[in-house]
Amino acid sequence: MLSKKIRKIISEAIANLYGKDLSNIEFQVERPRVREHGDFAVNVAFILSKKLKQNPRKIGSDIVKYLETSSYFSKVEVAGPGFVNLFLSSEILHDELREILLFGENYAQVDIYKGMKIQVEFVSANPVGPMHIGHGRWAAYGDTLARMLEKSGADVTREFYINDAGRQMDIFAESVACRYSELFGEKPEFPEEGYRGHYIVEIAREIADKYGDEFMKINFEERKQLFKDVAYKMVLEHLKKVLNKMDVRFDVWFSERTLHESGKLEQAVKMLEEKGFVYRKDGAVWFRSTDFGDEKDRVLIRSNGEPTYFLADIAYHIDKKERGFDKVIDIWGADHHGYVPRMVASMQALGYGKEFLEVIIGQMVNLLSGGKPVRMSKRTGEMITLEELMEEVGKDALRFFFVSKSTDSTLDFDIDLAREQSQKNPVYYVQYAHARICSIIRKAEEEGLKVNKDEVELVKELNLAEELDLIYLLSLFPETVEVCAKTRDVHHLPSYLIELASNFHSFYQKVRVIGEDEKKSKARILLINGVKTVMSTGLSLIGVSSPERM
RNA sequence: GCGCCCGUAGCUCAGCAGGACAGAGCAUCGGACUUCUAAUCCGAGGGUCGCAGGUUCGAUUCCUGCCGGGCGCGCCA
Repeated sequence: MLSKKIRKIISEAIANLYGKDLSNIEFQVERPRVREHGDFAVNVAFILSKKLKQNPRKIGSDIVKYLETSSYFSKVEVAGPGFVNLFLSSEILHDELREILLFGENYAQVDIYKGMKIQVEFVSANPVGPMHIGHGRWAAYGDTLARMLEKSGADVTREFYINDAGRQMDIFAESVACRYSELFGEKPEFPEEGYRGHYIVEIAREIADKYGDEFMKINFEERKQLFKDVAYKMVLEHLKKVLNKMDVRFDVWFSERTLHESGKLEQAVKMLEEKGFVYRKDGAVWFRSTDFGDEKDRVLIRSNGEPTYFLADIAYHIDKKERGFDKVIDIWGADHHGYVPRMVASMQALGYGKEFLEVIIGQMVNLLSGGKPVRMSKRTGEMITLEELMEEVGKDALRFFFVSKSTDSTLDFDIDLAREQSQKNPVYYVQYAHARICSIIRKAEEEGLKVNKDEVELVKELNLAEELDLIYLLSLFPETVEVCAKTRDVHHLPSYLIELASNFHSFYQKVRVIGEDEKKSKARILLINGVKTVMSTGLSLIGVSSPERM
């Protein structure tokens, strides 16, 4: 990674100029906002000026003097109040392009999480109905984060927690049983809290199509019980189908029910009790989460003997720990953020390190239609499903859109705008750049212009500013991925890809790849191959395809 | 009332572990296709970075307070 190499060079310079004990001070190697300020800018003079009690400008120029002879840079200058601006030499950029061509899709493979077993749990939608747009955001985000963690060396498990126990499930089964009965002329009373969405009727009809009136032979109560399984499995299959269409695949589908059935809940209580954080009050069993900063203690087992969702969740996380993950990342919607302190408290009570559980809270998605909010309610059933949306705008546009914004911001999704803009979506801009490159390469091959493996040295022919700028931008790819993985702010990658596409389109306009000069042509083919590699690797990280033609 | 998130160009959003004149896409206006895909490019207009203080050589970025918006404060999940 270029910035790391530069960091090393600067540290060496400091060691030589000011002594070894100063060589490990913290400083920034950043990409300047303005092109004229170089490829990289270093703020080390400001940091040193405090320690050395010297003018930063003076320190800067001393460092510049030291670096001037380095073959890494074509120009080094001190600027402004004391920034050291570095301009990369073309040799270094040529080396970088060679590296890209050599490593291909592994160019951005970094090792910051090497050897780490990380679990990412996301979506985890209740299997009582179709997924909505909010789920889509977490599906896209979670899967992309997982891909980036993998690129960073981690061994990642994608997991979906199925809330197949508890009252929601009962209500759901009863709702379906009612609709099913109605299809055969019976009119049981529809439950007060039942799900009224049309999809319930569809599930009932699906069951009727598949099994006929078979379930009418048993009484309503038995029917209800049975549907907890039959209807639930249908929904689950449906969820999997939609997620598959989004290219989101889970390694583990974890059933909450299995925790209840295997006695894991009781075990969890016992474990917390042994640590001394459990007490009884008002007939209920409590966890003293206030010991860990929660605002109030929480119930584990209700006075009626029923466990809370919270207890099941603790048991679930104990199971995660026992499966040997070094880190588990839970992705939750903002409507659950109040739940974080108690969950974190339970992990601390159990003595799991602070690093073990990380909860990422993502803000909500507002669905708009023509600028006006659309309610998303399972109860009334008035909503646009994720599947419908994907059919409208396509998987690529959908995924790109979802991961392009910070998870800290609520996302306004205007369905009409999405329809209207789907052709102008930035994703096509990026994909078009890729398709264009493929087209040039095809054309070159038609004309018999092929670059052999031993001709990689021709990258030396690349000396135009447009060419070198493009390589410079390519060199920023690995650290972009690293930043995304580290900060969990995945949206930096789409921004980067748009910038790369923009630079390429601009390059395309100014510089002809296939031309008179064979060496230059070959060199440029190498260059655009580099762009193609980075672009398709980047797109694949967000689960978007790289079309060869458009 | 308390807690979390947000408030940047007409719209949707980047930038924020402090850094040098604030960016992109869309929209608007004006140019560029007999040449590797015009789903493209080049140019123009457009911003008191919610408001007020503070810390700093330097604040859109950090701190405090206020204003505005979203979400949450169950022996629900």
